[in-house]
Amino acid sequence: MGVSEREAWAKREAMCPHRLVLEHVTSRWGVLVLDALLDRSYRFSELRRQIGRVNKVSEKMLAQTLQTLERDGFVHRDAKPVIPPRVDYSITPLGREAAEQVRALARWTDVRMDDVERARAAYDAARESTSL
Amino acid sequence: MGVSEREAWAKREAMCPHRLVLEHVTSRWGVLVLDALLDRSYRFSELRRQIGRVNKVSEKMLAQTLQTLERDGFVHRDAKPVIPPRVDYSITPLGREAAEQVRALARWTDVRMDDVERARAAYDAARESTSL
DNA sequence: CAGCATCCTTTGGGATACTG
DNA sequence: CAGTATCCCAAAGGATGCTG
Repeated sequence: MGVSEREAWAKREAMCPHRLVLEHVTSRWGVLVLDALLDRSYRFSELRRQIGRVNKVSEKMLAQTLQTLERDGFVHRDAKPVIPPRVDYSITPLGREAAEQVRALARWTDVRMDDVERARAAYDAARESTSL
Repeated sequence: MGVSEREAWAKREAMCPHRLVLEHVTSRWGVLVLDALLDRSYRFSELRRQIGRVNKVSEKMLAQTLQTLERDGFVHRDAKPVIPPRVDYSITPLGREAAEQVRALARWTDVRMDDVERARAAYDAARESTSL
């Protein structure tokens, strides 16, 4: 992660702590990790491939996301002392509560997508006519 | 907003459209705007002060957030043709559905904050002992 | 008052190379 | 395999100045 990164990140913890947790679970990769782990546990690379089927995630961001979620107590990390290394990630009971709400919100946006698209079309059309 | 900004933003619309909507409603300022408008409508500066009681938001970011949410059909903008200008922002029925879920998630993180703090303490303690 | 445009700093995040 | 460290670019976001 790097020392300067860790410092900057510690600084942000000062403000409104629960806002930060919200940002963790709704972050770009946090959403996808929680959603995947809601169904079953994954190994690191396996999880990366699973998520990558929709959105490519760099190894760095996946590691960072998993660490954040683990520290918050949403994800459990089980590193087996074998060669080659094997690490399994699973969701905790606390993480499950968060993941279910996030998934519900994600599903809602999917269901309401038509309404959103219509609203956008109306908005864009209105702007088009005034700017021309 | 600027032309280059608008282009970059249009580019991101290509991928997984509902993921983008999710990012809009869970964005740093989107959450706060929706939460505030859930209770009542606000004028621009009034909304800025209300949000600023917790987190300072720049005028630029507030305007940008409101535009995004308006375009998605979550927020209604009512600009009255008077001098000095007066613009009222309110939530739409669609926006209310989103806002309620976001607020529920925000409340959950608040309620579960103790568990998170404990998990963090345990995580940090474990790292402390191995690194020393 | 309610913005928009511009400049500038900070952060997010990808590519690459390296290690146990 | 499962990471860590480093470098670097792109995007987010704040400060300031200007306008109807």
